[in-house]
Amino acid sequence: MTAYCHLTFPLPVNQTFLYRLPDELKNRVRPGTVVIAPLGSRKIKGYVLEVTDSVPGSGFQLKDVCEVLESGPALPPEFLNFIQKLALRNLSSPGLFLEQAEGPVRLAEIKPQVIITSKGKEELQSGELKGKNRELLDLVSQRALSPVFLKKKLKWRDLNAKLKSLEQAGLIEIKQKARKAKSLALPPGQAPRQLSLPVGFLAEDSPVSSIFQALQAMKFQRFLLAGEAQKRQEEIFKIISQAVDGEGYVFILLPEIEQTKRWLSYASRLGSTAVFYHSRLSGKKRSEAWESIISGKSRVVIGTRAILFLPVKPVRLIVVDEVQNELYDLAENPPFDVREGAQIRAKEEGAVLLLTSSCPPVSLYYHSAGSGELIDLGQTDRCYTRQFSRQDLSHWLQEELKVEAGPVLQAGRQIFFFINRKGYAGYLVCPGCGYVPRCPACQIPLIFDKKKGELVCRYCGQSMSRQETCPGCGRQLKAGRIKGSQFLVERIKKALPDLNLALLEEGEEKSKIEGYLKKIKSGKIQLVIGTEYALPRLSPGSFSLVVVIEPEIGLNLPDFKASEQTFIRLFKASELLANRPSSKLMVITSMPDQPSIKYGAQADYPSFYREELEYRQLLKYPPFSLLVSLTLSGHNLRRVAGASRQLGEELNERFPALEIIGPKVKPRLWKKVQKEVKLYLRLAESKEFFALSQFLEDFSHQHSQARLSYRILL
DNA sequence: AGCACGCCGACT
DNA sequence: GTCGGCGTGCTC
Repeated sequence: MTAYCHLTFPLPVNQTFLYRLPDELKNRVRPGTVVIAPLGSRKIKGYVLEVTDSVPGSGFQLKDVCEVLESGPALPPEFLNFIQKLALRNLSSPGLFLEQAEGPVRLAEIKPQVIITSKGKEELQSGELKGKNRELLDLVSQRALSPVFLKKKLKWRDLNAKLKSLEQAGLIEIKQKARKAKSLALPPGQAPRQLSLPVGFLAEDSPVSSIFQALQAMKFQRFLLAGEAQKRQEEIFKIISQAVDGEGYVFILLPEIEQTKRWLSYASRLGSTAVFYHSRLSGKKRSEAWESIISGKSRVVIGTRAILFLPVKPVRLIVVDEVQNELYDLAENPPFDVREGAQIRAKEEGAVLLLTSSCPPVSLYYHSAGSGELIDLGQTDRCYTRQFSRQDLSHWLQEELKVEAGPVLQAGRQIFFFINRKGYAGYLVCPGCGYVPRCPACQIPLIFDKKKGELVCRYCGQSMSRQETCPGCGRQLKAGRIKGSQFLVERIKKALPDLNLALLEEGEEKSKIEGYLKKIKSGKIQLVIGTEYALPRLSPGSFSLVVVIEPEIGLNLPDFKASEQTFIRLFKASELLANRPSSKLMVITSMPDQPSIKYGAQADYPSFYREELEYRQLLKYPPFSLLVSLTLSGHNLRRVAGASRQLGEELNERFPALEIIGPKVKPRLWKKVQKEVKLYLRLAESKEFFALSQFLEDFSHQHSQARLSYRILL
């Protein structure tokens, strides 16, 4: 009987393709097997999703699978289901996700090579060839080269056409040269399952006892564990001891590799049962970790999103740590939200999903409290001193800096300056009412370019001529300088010349940062200036003075979560303070009464939550409505815009109750070539959502020219 | 994504 | 007339 298989490719094409399986390959192919198959005019890597012996009647001329690249054990069905659900949810191809599940096994590749023929050599020597053809033949005359290399070297857009015509003329040959790579043999069959964990005494009234019960029930259940990092880790450790009894896996997901450092001591308590896994592990270490996990020797895996794609089973517990961190929201290749991915996987595996945070997203906290999924460990009392200053920053640096910093430095303690903006930038402001010109599209304050005399939006890149007067009160607008990190460095150096200071922000060299961090730890650097980038890199509780500079600038973003983000930043900055009365949190702000700033400085989550919830209810933001953001992207702006117009129209027609905000074009987001159109939808009822997601799926199938993705905003 | 095919302007 | 640039749509 002839066998067939459905393949998915690691391409942005969300459909499967049916192939015939030659008899000699039949026995080597299972769901998850990596194969080479002809697609159009090329031969590329694909993944088997399903093997069948019957074909639905179709008009296709079926092609044969060429080659089997790797056929280890079949992927667990739970894992394949997870991949397919994740792909479906993100309107993208399962192949793109399966590519991430490959692990460190280096697969054979088919590499095309361009080879000169004897006829080609003759013509080259006779000097008959000119221009581009000659240039190309010259390059290939020495040794065979790949088209990819030629494309980089020559930068011709029409390289493929050229190659084709030269091949037809018989001057070159394009050979598909298969290069077999060493395959990493996986230990087959049963692996050692011994495990000795220091299982602690589990009190009945433990705050996490409901999680123990859920683990025992072996079915999907979600929890939110709120509380300070250290307390949380202790509870998680107890839960892990419980979860890893027989043969289950535990995944601990962190938002970024940087955060793995904070888990080192916990991991060492688990011995070889625990292992770190993330993309920065290089060759050998990665293979070792992979092998240890697949064989079952290590079953507590700590690291980043890469963990979600480990094809192991059964997974008993998935912890998403610091769930509020927006780094979990991945924008590219393929875009998906790690938190959502973790939930999909946990559901497929019948695992417990444990979201943890010291300052959870307000909507998440609300929903969790309502459904009994919340475990709040409470807050530790903060006894450091807080102080707000409404003074102008320059003025403060001139007058107050020495007064505040002097005693701290003298005591041999350290200072941290937290600033939200890099470098220098100018802006315009009305001295009367505080009006600031904003971008009409993005609603954020415009940056004033003094040299050009223009106002520029740093978000969308649009520029416009400067306004002279305030539209509100008619006063002359004044040019100010946004005091970014550079400004701060200069002023502080001027005021305190004998100080060792470090600037920690994105874009600095890795080695330089590492050097700084060492010196900060040893106390050689007394003052640190940092942006958000610095927060996860500094040790909590290590500073005696933290100065937060103008946290309110984040509130200008056109985002209903701006206030929550501002609160989180302040909260995180305050965690760097040693918690004692002699420590001080100084906030330089014009809005000390803004809830996110007031409560952020006190690290008071309950109060912030209460006020923020009230505000959200008033404006019908989540959790009191369902907000969905839609993004259409592609290289061709006309196509993207066309698709968005059609999307808007169809949404209007199909969902009359839906509130559509936008569309908004982002002309040139940083250096991206991709053009993007965004719109937001507000649903009053969450039950409408199912129909909406169904509709979006259909729409994306019909419009392959513009890629569609959507996020549910919590 | 990457490739072919097909339609237009500018060159020997 | 053809070459080669770009827009469009398909790949089992």
